[in-house]
Amino acid sequence: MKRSRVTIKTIAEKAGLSCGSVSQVLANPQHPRFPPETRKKIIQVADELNYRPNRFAIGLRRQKVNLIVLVVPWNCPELVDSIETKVREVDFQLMISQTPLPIKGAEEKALMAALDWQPDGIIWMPSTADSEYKNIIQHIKAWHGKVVLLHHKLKSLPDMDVVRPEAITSVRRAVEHIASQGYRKIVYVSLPQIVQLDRIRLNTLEQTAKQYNIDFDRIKIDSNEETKQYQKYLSQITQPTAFICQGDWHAIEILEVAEQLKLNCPDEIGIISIGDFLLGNRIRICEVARPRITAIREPFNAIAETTVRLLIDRIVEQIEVPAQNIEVAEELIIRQSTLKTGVSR
Amino acid sequence: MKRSRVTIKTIAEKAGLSCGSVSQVLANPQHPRFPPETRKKIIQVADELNYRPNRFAIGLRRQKVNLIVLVVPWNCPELVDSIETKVREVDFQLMISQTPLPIKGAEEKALMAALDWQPDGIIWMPSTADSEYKNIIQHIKAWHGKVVLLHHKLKSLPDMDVVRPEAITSVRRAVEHIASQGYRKIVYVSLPQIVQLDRIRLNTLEQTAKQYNIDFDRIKIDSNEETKQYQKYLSQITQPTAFICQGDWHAIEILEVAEQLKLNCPDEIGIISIGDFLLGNRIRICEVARPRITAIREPFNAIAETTVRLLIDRIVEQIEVPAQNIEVAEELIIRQSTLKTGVSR
DNA sequence: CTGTTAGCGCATTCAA
DNA sequence: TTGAATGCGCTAACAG
Repeated sequence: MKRSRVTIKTIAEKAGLSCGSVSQVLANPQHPRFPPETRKKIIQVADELNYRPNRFAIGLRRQKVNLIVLVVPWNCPELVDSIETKVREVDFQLMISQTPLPIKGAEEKALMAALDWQPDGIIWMPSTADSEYKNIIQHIKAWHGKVVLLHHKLKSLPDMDVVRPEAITSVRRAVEHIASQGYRKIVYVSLPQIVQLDRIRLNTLEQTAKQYNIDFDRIKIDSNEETKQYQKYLSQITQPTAFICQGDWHAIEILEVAEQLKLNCPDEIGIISIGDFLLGNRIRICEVARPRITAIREPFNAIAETTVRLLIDRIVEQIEVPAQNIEVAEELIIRQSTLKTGVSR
Repeated sequence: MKRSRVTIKTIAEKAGLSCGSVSQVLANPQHPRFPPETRKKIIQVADELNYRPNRFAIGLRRQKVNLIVLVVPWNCPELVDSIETKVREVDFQLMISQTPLPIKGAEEKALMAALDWQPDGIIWMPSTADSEYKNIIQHIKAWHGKVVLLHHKLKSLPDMDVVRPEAITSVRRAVEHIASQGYRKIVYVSLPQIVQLDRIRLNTLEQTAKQYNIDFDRIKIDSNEETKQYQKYLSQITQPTAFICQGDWHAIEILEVAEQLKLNCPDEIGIISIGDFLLGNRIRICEVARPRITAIREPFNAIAETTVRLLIDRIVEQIEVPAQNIEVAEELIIRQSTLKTGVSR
C-alpha cells in the first residue's frame, strides 16, 4: 500500500473547497475571513488526514523556515542544553551541528550545510582562528541571515554580534587567590592554537602573575602526547605550582597524573579548571574529582539566554543595530584543589 | 545592497545556456553528455558566483534530501558523537534533536518536527513507554522513511528495527561479582517509569539475586527528592549492600551521599553504574570518582556503528528485509567501588 | 547531444 | 467570500 502524501489539495478535494481557501484557513484559523463553518470543516479534515505542511514547499515559497542552527566545535553539553531550552521557548526550530572530532574542514563543512538550510540565524562557536575559515567566510557574508558568534570574535567578520565570557576579572581573581595560597608559579594549560578569548586569558594571566611576582609558564597540549607531557612537566616541579587549565578535561588529567606521581594536590600543585561544565543537568566533573577542583565557571546558561534573545531580536525586528559585543561575567568557584592546608585565608 | 540569490538561472544566463543543462551538469559533472568545454564553463561560473543549490527546491522535487535525524531524550554525548562520526562517513546530513529536559510532550514535538524535514531515516531513542507516544505513532506509521529505535522496542511499532545493548549477560556477571565480594543485598536504582530495557535488567537482576541468595530491592528516583531519598535509604543500611544505578549520574550522587554519611564504599556499600559514558572523547566520570566506580559499560560506539549501517542499508537498498533486533554486548568494568578490601578474588 | 517544459506543495495575488 | 493563476528553484522527462 503506497499512500501518497496529504497536501492542501487533498484537503481541498475532500472538503469540496479550493486550495487557496484551505491554505488561508490553515495559516490563520482565527481570521473571520471565512465563515466559521468552513473553517471548522477544513481544520477537521486536515486533522483527520493527519495533514502536516510541507517544510520544503514553505521554505521555497517564503525563503525562511523559522530555523536556527547551532554550530559547536565539540560536544558541549551544558551550552547545547541551554540553547535548546531557550530556542524551544521562542518556537523556533533548532538544528544542532556538532563537529566533535577535529577533522580538518569539518567545521567549515558543517557551516556550509547549515547555510544550505537557509536558517534565520546561526549561532556559531568558532574553534580556531580566522585563517581556517577562508572559504566559508565569503559564503557567510553573502548570506542574508543573522549570525551570533560565541566566545570569539573573528577579524574577518567584524560586524557580527559576539557573546562571550568576561575573562579578565575572573582570571585576575584566580591569580589573586593563587597568590594568597602561596603558590610560586602559574602554568597555563591549553591547546597549541589559541583563539581570541584564550589570548585574553593568557595575557591577563601573564600580566597579573607578574604583578604578584609569581612565575609564569605555558604548556601547549598535543592531544596525543597529553599524559606524557603532564608526567614530564609535573616530575620537574620545584616549587608550589598552580595549573590553570583550559577546559575540565585537562584539569582532570593533570590531577590523575599528579596522583600517579604521588604529588600532593593542593599542597604541591594547585589546579584550576576553566569550564566547570554541568553534565546531565546535575553534575560537575570538577566536583566529582578528589580533591574537588577549583574552577572559573563559564556562564553557559547566561550566554545561551543572551545569545538566543539577541538573535531572535535581530531576526524579528529587522532594525539594523550595530554589532554588539556582550560580555557575561564568570564566577570563580574555589574548591579544595587550590586550598592549601595550613594557609590562613 | 540587496543581493539576490544565485540560482541555476543566474548561472544559465551568465553562461549562455539553459537551466536544464546547468542542472544536469552540476548534478553530474563527470557525465559525458555535455562537451567538456560546456561542463567546465558551467562549473566555473557556478564557482565564481558561489552557487549553492537550494535544499528546499531539491527536497520539494525529489521528496528526499539525504538527511538523517537523531532524536535522543537527553544529552548523551558519547552516543551523539559516535553517530555523528558514522553519519559523516556515509555523506548524509545529520540533524540532532535533543530534548534534555523531561518536558511533557517535548519528545513528541521533536519527532513531529523531525518528520517534517522528510528525512530518509530517523534514529530514535524513546525515553519512556508506548503510551506517551499515542499521537506521534500514527504519523510515524504513515510516513514512508525508515526508523531505527535505540535501546527500547515499542509495542506499537513492532516492525521497526531495534539496536540495543544485550543486558542479560552483563547483569548476571555483575550479580556474580557482587556475590563474590560478599554483599548481601542488591538495590536497583532508576527512575520511576521504566522502559523495556530497564525491565529486562530489573527482571534479570531480581532473578539472579535470588539464585545467589541475595536480597533484592529497588529505589525509584524522584528527581526532586533525589539526595533526600538516598540519605534516607543509606542511613538505614544494615548489611553490605550493592547499588546498581541506571546511569552514571545516580551512581555519582549515591557516592556523594555515602561520603557525607561516612559510609565506606566499597566496604559497606558497593556501587555499580550502568552507563560509563565517555565524555569529551576522553574521560569517564566513573573513573574520575573516588573510589572509581564499577560499571556496566553501554557500548555506544558499537551501537552507533550498527545503527547507522543498518539505517543506511535500509535507505539505499529498498529491499524489504524483516525488522531486525540487534543486540550489542555490554562489558562489565570492575573498579574499586565494588572491590571490598580483604576479599580474596 | 541539447534545450524546453511540467510540476513538486505552498502562499499570494487578483479576478470573479 | 471564494477560486484560479502564478512562481519559488530545481529536476526529470521529453522534444528537438
